[in-house]
Amino acid sequence: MERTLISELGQKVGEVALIKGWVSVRRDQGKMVFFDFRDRSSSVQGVVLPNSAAIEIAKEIRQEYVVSVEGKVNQRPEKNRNDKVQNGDIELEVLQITVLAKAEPLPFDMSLEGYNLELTAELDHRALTLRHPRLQAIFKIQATIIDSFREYMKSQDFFEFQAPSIVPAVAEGGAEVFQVDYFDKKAYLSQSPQLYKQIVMTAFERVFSVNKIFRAEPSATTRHLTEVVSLDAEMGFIDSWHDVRDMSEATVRHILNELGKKCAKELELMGATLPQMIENTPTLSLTEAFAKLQIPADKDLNPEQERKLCEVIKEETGSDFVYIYGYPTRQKPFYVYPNPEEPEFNEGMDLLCRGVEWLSGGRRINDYAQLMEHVQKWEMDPQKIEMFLEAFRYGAPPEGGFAFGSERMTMQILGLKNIREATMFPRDMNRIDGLLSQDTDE
RNA sequence: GCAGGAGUAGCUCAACUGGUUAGAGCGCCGCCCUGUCACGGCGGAGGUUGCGGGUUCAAGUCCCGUCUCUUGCGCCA
Repeated sequence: MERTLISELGQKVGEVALIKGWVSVRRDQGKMVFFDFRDRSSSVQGVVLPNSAAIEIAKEIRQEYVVSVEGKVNQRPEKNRNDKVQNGDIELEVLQITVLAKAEPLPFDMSLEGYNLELTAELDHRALTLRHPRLQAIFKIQATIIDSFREYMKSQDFFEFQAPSIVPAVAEGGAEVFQVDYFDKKAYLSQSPQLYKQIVMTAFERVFSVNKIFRAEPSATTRHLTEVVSLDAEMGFIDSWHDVRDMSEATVRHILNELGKKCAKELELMGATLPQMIENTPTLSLTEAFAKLQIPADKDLNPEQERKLCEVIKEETGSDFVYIYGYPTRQKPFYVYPNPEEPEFNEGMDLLCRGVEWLSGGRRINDYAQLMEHVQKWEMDPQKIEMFLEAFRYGAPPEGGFAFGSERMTMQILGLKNIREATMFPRDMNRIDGLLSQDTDE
């Protein structure tokens, strides 16, 4: 008999069907036994009646056993229906069960309501916790964010390319990088596809990439990881940084719309509401932001000020988002375009959502002479970025781009307290799958 | 890097100012249950209270050291 997905059982009432999946729970009533079976599509209750041939084996089966079940799909009697569970109107009357794999007793409570693990325990048991509906909802949402980003970029005629992870030298200042042994030489893990996406832009005009980036920041916070998925875009022939802002805004809007359409169940399970994006997202210069907070201007907002600003904006406009632009030029990387009117401020921008930075981007310098001027001022070695410089030496249009972290978006949308919850296999200072401090080797 | 908080059963947590044999829920094992809803009832096993020292008649509790986790700041996205 061919396997039927559990989500299809509703169409087979009265028929005998074969399902394959896991045992989420067994409810042993003595003479009869109830199960909740689940597969990738859904879950359903199975009932083993006293006279069933499967009753003996049913008693042996435990949580997370992998089984193949042959049974008759029945409409549940009115009094036994349950609107609160999936397929609560039907059940599978079990005729035969085959155990495909046994499972040891679980090291913690996997029940829907009972599941309550410390983050560190949740990560220690990632291989198992991934089976919980809550965790599956988180990663379904993350997958949808990444899909929607790709979708929107393609719809706007952006070309997808693969940025390299192994890079020759530290391109930008700022973030710390991981060094790797590269045969008898040294190489580094890429902290950003920035220079590569600008190079590819000069050939393909509009480009994007979805790739891993690596940061060696010694930051032990709730929003830092050493390995993250960066969603990057770069576009040529802009008139001003506003074009970049508008493109990034439309991208975020598309992602939010898709989440609303495709992940309604998951959002509900997580008790999450999508952030509100109004018609025109409020956009403030850094100077205006400090004025709004009624505090003296500084080189950047600290996390508390970012939260405060978002609260104020939310109250005034209803928007959960706010763009900040016009950072001190020397605070940002060499390629960021300085405002021609006031060169001490640049046309870099950040998008904040509910107090956390979602995205950064802005206009870049495309004029070769100006770029070289900045290379000197920033005391960079032109040799180390020769490939990048070559692209701009031979004609590059006015351009800009943006990037955001998929984990931070996931975390923010779901209101998760720690970015590790929004990462399937998080890497941080202390953990690569297991806690590094617990390694006894070396 | 700096500053707080915490470490007790497989998991989540109790244990008032130091005071019998360190408890509970879930899980596990055994028995019971013909309509349960990630059930229910009865019984049972399970602990070197992170580790090392100290104070005391007495330490999970107080002190010192150490390790680890965690939160905030800095750095950063």
